[in-house]
Amino acid sequence: MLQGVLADRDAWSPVGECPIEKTMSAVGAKSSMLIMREAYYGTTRFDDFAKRVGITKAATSARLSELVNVGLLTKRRYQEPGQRARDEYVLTDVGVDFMPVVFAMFQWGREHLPNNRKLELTHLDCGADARVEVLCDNGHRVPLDELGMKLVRRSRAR
Amino acid sequence: MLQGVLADRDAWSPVGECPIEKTMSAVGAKSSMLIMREAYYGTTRFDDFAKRVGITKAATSARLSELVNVGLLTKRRYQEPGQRARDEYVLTDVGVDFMPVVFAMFQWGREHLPNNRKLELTHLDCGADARVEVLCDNGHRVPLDELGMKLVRRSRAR
DNA sequence: CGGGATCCCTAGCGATACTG
DNA sequence: CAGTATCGCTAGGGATCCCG
Repeated sequence: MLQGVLADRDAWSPVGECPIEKTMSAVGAKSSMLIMREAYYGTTRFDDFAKRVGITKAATSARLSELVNVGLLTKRRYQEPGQRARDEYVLTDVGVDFMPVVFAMFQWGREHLPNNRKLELTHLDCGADARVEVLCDNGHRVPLDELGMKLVRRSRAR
Repeated sequence: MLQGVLADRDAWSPVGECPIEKTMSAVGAKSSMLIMREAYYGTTRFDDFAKRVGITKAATSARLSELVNVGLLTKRRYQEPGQRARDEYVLTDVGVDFMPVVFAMFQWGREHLPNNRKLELTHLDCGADARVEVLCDNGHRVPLDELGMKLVRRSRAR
């Protein structure tokens, strides 16, 4: 299983070229993941992040700055009538693209770690339960033992 | 987007009941993710993990023990003819279930972080490119802005 | 409300040396 | 080859206080 790509793996391991390693270095802090969870729930304000994630404001500040730098969130100035201007942190497209990471963790943890409360992902349009899977261009659900990797030559735009 | 579940969120945040937080606590170290990457490539031996992940043997030992405790890997004794018995670390079903986490990170990092080399996931059976997505029980690909959560009463077996 | 500054503790990790 | 033991560094993060 997956043995066929062993030769290619040496092309980027262990010298820091691996996207997984870079992702973990950039946003791999536990509180970063939890801040992103809150962002998906609609949280945008500094103190709300701090309270709901359960970390100090110092940590919140540090993590939010990192997430803005990496591009998952963006800082936006807003002004409520009669109030002074404040900052809020809103999801970017890059941040939305990060959802599979957070929800795959959510799904695995819910399934395989001891917990009492249960939450399910749902497709809001049709109401059915949903989960993270690997899908190929021909529309097949890819069992994880049929998954391979290949090197391609150059960067491709989205 | 996703605002409808705000009330439910307070049911498990921030008191450590969140599956994402538990997952990060259990296997959230960067080298744990890289060890899992190697496991998916077929690596099973101690020194191979250490070399290919690029960490010391002390760190390798600590991470492997954690991964075995959590159940992602299992320790197996083997014996090559003419050699003495050795240990190897092999993927469990729980470990295979963790693949979406690692590959979602792989996918996001490859897409959104600066890098030169490119790798693609492929469906080995049909050869088509593959990616991590959210899928509902009715077979719809769920756009991430149509994703919701709901609380369910009790644990369900797989 | 939205932070920044300071102090301190802990976990992840590298380096090195030693064991069977 | 497959580890264990020790040391020291650094980043994540809590606690507390202060500021506009």
